[in-house]
Amino acid sequence: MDSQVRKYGYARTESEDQGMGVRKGPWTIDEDSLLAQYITIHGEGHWNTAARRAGLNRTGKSCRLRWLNYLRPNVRRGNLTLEEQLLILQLHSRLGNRWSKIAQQLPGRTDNEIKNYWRTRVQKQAKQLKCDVNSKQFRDTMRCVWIPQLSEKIRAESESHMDQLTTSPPSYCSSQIDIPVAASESGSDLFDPNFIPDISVSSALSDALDAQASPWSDLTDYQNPPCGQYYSDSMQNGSGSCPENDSGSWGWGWCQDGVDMQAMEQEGYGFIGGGESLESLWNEEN
DNA sequence: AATGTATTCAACCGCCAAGGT
DNA sequence: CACCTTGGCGGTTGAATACAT
Repeated sequence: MDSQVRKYGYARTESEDQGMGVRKGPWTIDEDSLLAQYITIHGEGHWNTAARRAGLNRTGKSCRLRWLNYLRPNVRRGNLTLEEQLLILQLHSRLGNRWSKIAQQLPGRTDNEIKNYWRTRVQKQAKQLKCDVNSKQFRDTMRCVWIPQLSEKIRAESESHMDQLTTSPPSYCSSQIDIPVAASESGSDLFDPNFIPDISVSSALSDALDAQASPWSDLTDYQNPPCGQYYSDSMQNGSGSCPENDSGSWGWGWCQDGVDMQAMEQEGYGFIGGGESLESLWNEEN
């Protein structure tokens, strides 16, 4: 009995025991092996056929899901990096719950994983803040505060590493992080130069936010090295300003005219600065 | 140590679109 | 044109695990 079966406490469904229907529930190591062997030889696709010919008493859908989310080579497991989290926030602000599209920009990550992240982490934040995750209030905060602050955190971390490594550039800038080249090479509109965010911020807002204490300032337990290249490239190409620009916080480029941040605060946007709740968004696993 | 509660994430479900007959 | 099969996607569930009391 493998660990997965143990985890869920059962090895087969009632219907299977009765000799009818297909297996459901957790996959066994043997099933994984059968499916992986079959796909290695015959390739992906034709999932119903694969299920039958591999000797799996599973639906094609189940086989496909198991392959894509778990067995497929290059599936990245483990915690999402800060960069990945930032990218998810950015992409979600543009694409909404189109998890597969978002996942395409995060090599090795599955739509299921990203969806789970959003539901367990981001929606939790919204819930704690007592606002709907789809509300304008929450989206404004995401775009005008959280995303810029997270990117600033990444930038600051990058600079910190650069200071420490004076003899050569940090290796993570070119190799340790998977650069989602698909966004730029596939003609994706990920960073559409014509994209105009539906919210914006005034210069007064920028001043007000610049005056805020950074919620990251006392955070030192970063474990995920940053990589400014992708963000720099994509931002220069698109909607935001560059992380290296004069303002030092490219994310503000997403927020131009129109949002009265003081009014936001007065109207219950008291969480715009982030605070402990926001920190927990990306610090629980970092 | 025991119990209750919250969180995580693998897997399933239902719907839809595309393609074939 | 209608029907069927298949693949893909987003939403939801539920067991295991982590954490709090």
